[in-house]
Amino acid sequence: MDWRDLPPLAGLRAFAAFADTGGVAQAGVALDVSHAAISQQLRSLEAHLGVSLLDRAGRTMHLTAEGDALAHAALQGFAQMIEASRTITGANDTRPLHITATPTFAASWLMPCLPRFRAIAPDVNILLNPTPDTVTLEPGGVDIAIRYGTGPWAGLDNELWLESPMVVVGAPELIAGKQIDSADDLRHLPWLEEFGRSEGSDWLREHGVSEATTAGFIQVPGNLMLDGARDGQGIAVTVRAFVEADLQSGRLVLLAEEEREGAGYHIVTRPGVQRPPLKAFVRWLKRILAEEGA
Amino acid sequence: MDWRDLPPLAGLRAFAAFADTGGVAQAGVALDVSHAAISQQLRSLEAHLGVSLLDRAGRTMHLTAEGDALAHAALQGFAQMIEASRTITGANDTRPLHITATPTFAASWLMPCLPRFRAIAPDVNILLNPTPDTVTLEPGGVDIAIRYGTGPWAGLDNELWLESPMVVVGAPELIAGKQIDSADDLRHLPWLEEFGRSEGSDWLREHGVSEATTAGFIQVPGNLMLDGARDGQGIAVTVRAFVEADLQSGRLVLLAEEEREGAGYHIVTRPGVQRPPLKAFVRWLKRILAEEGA
DNA sequence: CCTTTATGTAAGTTAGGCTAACATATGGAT
DNA sequence: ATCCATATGTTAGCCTAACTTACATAAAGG
Repeated sequence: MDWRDLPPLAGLRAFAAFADTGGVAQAGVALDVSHAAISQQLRSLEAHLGVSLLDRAGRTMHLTAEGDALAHAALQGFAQMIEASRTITGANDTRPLHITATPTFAASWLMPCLPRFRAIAPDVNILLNPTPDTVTLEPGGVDIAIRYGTGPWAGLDNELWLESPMVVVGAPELIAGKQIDSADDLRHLPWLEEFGRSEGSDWLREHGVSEATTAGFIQVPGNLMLDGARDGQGIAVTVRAFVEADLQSGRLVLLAEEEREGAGYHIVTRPGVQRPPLKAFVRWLKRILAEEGA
Repeated sequence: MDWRDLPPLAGLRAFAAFADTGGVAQAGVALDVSHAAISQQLRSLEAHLGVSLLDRAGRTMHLTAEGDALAHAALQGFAQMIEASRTITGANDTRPLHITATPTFAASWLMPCLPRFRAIAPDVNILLNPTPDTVTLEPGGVDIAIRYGTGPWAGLDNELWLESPMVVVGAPELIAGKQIDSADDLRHLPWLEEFGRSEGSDWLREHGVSEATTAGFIQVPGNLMLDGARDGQGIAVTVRAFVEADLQSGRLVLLAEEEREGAGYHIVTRPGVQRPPLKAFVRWLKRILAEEGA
């Protein structure tokens, strides 16, 4: 593209505004500048191009044939740019805030806490997508994912939000009378695992125990896994933060803990400045955590 | 059109140049600014829009999905403006200079004098259109008309070039022995008139003589009318400037003269700045007249 | 003929856009 | 692992493009 043939853009904009509105003063209003600025820009543009764009016979100016041709092109061009800007900024984007997280997190923490967010942001509609899948974040799609891991994720921004190790827990009555010294001692017990996830079987494998030799895996929806663990239906691997109260009350027993640098729940978003509902939600996530830590 | 949604144009241009060229430094070369200017404009545009347009992972930057959408719109918009500018400025317009005048003027004055213009402007091609019609002037069509009259003509610029009255003339031998006191005395004589024009019949009508009662009208091509008048083949109405020498030498006799304010040959052009070959021709017309007046 | 409206002009102000100089990070070659 | 080339980023300062203000000019309506 030969940019040298592009006229001065301030002049083109003034000219297009004049063509759009029909008058020098009205163009000034449209662009929020004085009519004198418009007048000067029009003269300057004509001088630059060496072409008469305007017919100045009479009190009001009109476009010449060349002026009409240029105005048409400029107006179309600017309209395209305005529309594209509106689309990418989501200036009129009223889509619900699209949040994704694992079902366990959604059930254990997010759903119970959402009313507190809605109390401060009643106009924000939310689309909560509990899924064990690692969902990609795309414009017009998912706005934010709350993911467990160590990050980072390619092409995304992430910020450690809730640092918490993974733990292996079981109900006291499930392990009563049993000597638990190693992972191998746990393979005779039933295991609960979130449907679609593999933290439990991953942990066993990492500790030398084949899934095939355990007493059995019961895969359940995320919202039922911790309730099942509390009821003594099986051993579970989960984020310590969700069972901290259970551990302290003795309702669950800590069997193992995996501490890794940076492991925890991350706020994962696409790069760049965020539309207002997303900004509000991220601010709330951070604040609510600070309040609960106090 | 809501101009408030149009991003800063310098930023949009830098961004479009980046998208077009693939790099910050190349965009600087394309716009003839430093890479630093591009970098700053890109940052500023993203801040203004509150959207990430660029993926900065790695050494070279790439467009995000939103950036690609905006770049597409911006590039199309600027391309339209560039193309329209090229069209109206005739930036690559090598059309011959299109001149129109009556055949009488063309034959009597313009053709004999053109070599003097070509001597000073050898690169200018000329399209000379001798026509008795009043031709409209349009972009891409006729550049200049040399017209007799008092002007002005609607929607056109005109400048009085050669002020000269209309005169009625005849050869001495044509009117020898005849008493010429009024127009009526001329109706027994033959009349020469330029094909497609009506100065002769107009003049007679204006002086109460019906065309039907004259001895006859001979319509000839413009280049032959004055030669015919000199040969005594008929009475002619013409611009005095063309027969001044004949009148002084006695080859033609002045029978009547119509003096009107501003009557003469006018340089008639379309409004606005003129492309260079036209400018050169207009300057030459004025200069040659000044030289001949001296 | 007077008043209103639309655009034009000139002088002065200001901030946007740029340059220059240097910094930082990435990636390839050794 | 280190060095060098390449690509982009940042900061301070300069300058002129773009604007404002104030007034001028011309056209058109009453």
